[in-house]
Amino acid sequence: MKKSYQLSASVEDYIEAILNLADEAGCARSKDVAAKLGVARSSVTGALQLLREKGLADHEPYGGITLTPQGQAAARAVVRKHEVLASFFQDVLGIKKDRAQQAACRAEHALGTEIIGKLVDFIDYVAASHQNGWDVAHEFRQFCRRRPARSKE
Amino acid sequence: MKKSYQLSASVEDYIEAILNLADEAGCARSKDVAAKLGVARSSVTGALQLLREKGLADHEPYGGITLTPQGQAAARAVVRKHEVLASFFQDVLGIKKDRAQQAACRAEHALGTEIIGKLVDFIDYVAASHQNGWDVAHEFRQFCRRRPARSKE
DNA sequence: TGACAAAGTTAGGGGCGCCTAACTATACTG
DNA sequence: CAGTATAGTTAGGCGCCCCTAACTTTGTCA
Repeated sequence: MKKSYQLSASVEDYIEAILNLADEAGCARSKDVAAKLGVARSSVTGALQLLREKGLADHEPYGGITLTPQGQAAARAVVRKHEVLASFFQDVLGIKKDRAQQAACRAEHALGTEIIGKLVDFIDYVAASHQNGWDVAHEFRQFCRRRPARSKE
Repeated sequence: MKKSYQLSASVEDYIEAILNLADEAGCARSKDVAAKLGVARSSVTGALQLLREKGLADHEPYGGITLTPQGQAAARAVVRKHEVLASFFQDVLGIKKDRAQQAACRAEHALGTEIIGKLVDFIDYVAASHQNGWDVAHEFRQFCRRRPARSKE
């Protein structure tokens, strides 16, 4: 029986940053987490305390930060949401890359696995349509060109 | 020059509830806002104070709640986001109505007008595809049937 | 009209998440 | 090894948003 913890957006941000840093730099340092999230170093210290209490991350004072298996799983789920959303915004809706990334960051905490799963399917469907000679994304872009856009953040 | 205030999710929830109640019942009462949002009555009092400071709503103590023109505009923007998202989740992705509504509630605060505008376009495109004899939503459902679903919240 | 119920408010408190300032531990360099 | 820069922590505080409990105002009805 696995408890599906409801993680706060903040906690999700932290574990996502830690996972990304670990992938990029091999090891996540508190300082870099602070820089990546744009928060004070002391905020990271506080968050790490919480992450340890939740069993998501380990770190001894002045040591490196490591995600527990549970923390890794949670982090990968967040990263996956982020990637799926960014891909949908960019590849299907035609949003510019950096804006798609930003929007994905904000939205990734709000959507559950059902919607994300469906979005994966949808992205795959759009990709498959491309190979069948009927490119949905392309058609949509054509469609947009024929009508005034409302876009603007 | 119109300042695009960054409203907190909480403030958006309140003005959305007030607008909905005003549309449904003709007049928004504090008690009903509390019930709709599932918060204590005193929380509504506090929120109303904030809404007045922000120029979004008026209400004299023990009186009815009314949105200012600015508040109405903000509320309608939130409602629109909600409706667009719910429609996309339900009509395009095929999510069940109540789950689509829930997800829209959670996501509506995270997405800006650019993405919402594109979603409107996309929904329209899907509808138009239907009339052209190539129903994207239907095709997608077929596509899903041919592969295992990952859905589950 | 007087009493009671319902609606609204005030007062006080708590959690979360962030900040700055000051302190401590570690690392680097001459 | 001293001395300084850097990383990390602690302490204290603030804003937001919620709560409960108690109080005030309003509405209703015999």
